[in-house]
Amino acid sequence: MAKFTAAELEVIEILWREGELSATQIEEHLARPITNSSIRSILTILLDKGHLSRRKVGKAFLYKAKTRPESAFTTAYRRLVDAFFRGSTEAFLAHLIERENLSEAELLNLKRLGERNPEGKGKNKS
Amino acid sequence: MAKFTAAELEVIEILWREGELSATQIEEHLARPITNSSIRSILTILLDKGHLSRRKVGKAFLYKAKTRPESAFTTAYRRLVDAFFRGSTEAFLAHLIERENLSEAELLNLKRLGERNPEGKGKNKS
DNA sequence: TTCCAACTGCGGTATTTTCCGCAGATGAGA
DNA sequence: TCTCATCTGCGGAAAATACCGCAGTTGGAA
Repeated sequence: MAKFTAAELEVIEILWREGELSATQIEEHLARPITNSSIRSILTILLDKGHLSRRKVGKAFLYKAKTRPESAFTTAYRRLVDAFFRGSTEAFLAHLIERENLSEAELLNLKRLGERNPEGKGKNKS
Repeated sequence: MAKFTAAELEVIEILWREGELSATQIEEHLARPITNSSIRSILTILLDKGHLSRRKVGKAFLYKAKTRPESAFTTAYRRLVDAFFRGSTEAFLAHLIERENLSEAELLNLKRLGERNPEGKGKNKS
């Protein structure tokens, strides 16, 4: 069960997006400013937990996510549905549809979209 | 921005459901066993953060959620969509639809369900 | 009125999270 | 080869989290 703290998520999320980065590169991608030192601490934690792999290139390490976003997503998703919809996916979806004010056409379109592209997740670099 | 830790969420979620409870009553509603003392610590934290109000009835305090579940939901939801779908609600929905393997009929049904009952959340007290 | 279970405030501890600085290693260019 | 900016490992510290026990107060039944 892949569970991340806020800081961990900030970091690994970038790796999901970008693929393979050094601590310094991650620093550049971060929305919020964090010292390089701190980033490396977080990277070490993620490494220890087995969520990352890394390899040395030149004098720097490049880090890469080993844990896939799906796994973390499922955990976070379950938590959300459990907490706010008593575990009912239906209630959750109904709520979202209403919240986003989706028409029938838009809905069916989303469905087709999902079918066409069965990997709509954090990455898409072919 | 209403953000809760795991333990805090466990507690306030019960209050969203049940309305107004004492520490002891919360203890009874908890899935996981936590000492009454610990529950009170969490309640105090939530109180300090302004998420709860309380009033004395008899010798016990009754706690009530001040922060509404919608607010917390929105925060958690945004976090989820941002982290895993780059902020795209569409991508998120498409993914869910596929994940749950919903037919067109089921989808339209969900939409009707949402319209009929425009407060699909944890509570509904007018 | 006395007594007791129930409840509170307070203080405390272990763990996790978040963050940082420093000393030393290292690769690339002068 | 020497220099230096860059990167690392290590250690540590402050804050938040998650828990709990104890001494003392109190409402209400006997």
